[in-house]
Amino acid sequence: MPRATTNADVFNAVAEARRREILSFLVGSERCVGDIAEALEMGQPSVSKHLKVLREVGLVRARRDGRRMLYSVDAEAIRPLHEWTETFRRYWRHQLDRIKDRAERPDDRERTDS
Amino acid sequence: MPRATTNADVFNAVAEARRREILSFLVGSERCVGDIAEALEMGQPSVSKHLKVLREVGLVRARRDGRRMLYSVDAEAIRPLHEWTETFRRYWRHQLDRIKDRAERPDDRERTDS
DNA sequence: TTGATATTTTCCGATATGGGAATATAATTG
DNA sequence: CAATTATATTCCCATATCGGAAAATATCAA
Repeated sequence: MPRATTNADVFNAVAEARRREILSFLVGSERCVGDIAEALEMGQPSVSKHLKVLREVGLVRARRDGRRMLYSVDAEAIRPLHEWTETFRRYWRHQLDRIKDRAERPDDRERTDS
Repeated sequence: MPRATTNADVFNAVAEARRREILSFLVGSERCVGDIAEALEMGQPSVSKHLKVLREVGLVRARRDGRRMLYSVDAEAIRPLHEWTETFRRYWRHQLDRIKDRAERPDDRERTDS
């Protein structure tokens, strides 16, 4: 048996750096395939295929607008991932202490940019 | 080229369901390879290889104890993942505000399932 | 050293994957 | 309908990956 799960779940969908780029580019707005391809410098078929994967796991939504398809993030689908990481949070939390309190405030949140 | 980055980063390491199982099993305690293999019903070489991947991205630490190797989670390494999901957090919070609108209809979201 | 136990590594086969090129489909316009 | 634009899908190839079996290490004990 090869790769056990394939990318049929959010974890796998997000494992691909290109797909994370697409999600980041998409967040908060609706974009068509061509704009994504241009902005991220990917081939159009490649973008289409990535979007398909993202759509299959519910990370993006698609809506037709004339000849174009407009894609947007369905952030709700990221929650399972977030919650999975939360499981481990208390184990790193002692190193953060106060930061956690500020973390709830959007303006002075720490930046990691990784 | 297949998966662009290979599993040289946390996202890829965690994309594998087996590795997530290992991390969950490991959280908060130290376990040797054999115990992991037995508890999760995996082949022992398979576990070793997964642990290697996890170790290479810093998700686990290894310590020798006699003939055994004891593995433990380094939760700190999960933070990048956590923080990445945080980027999207306000968008699902935003959606939560509206969830009551859809509350009556369990599923009116488009499904593509192709 | 020899033997037993624990783990890692190597080799292998089956399969999944991403990207590009080409092709197909869809929607709009004339 | 034909032409154009925007996306999706198919085909092909190179490569990564998982798992199992077998072999290689490592550690301890007698």
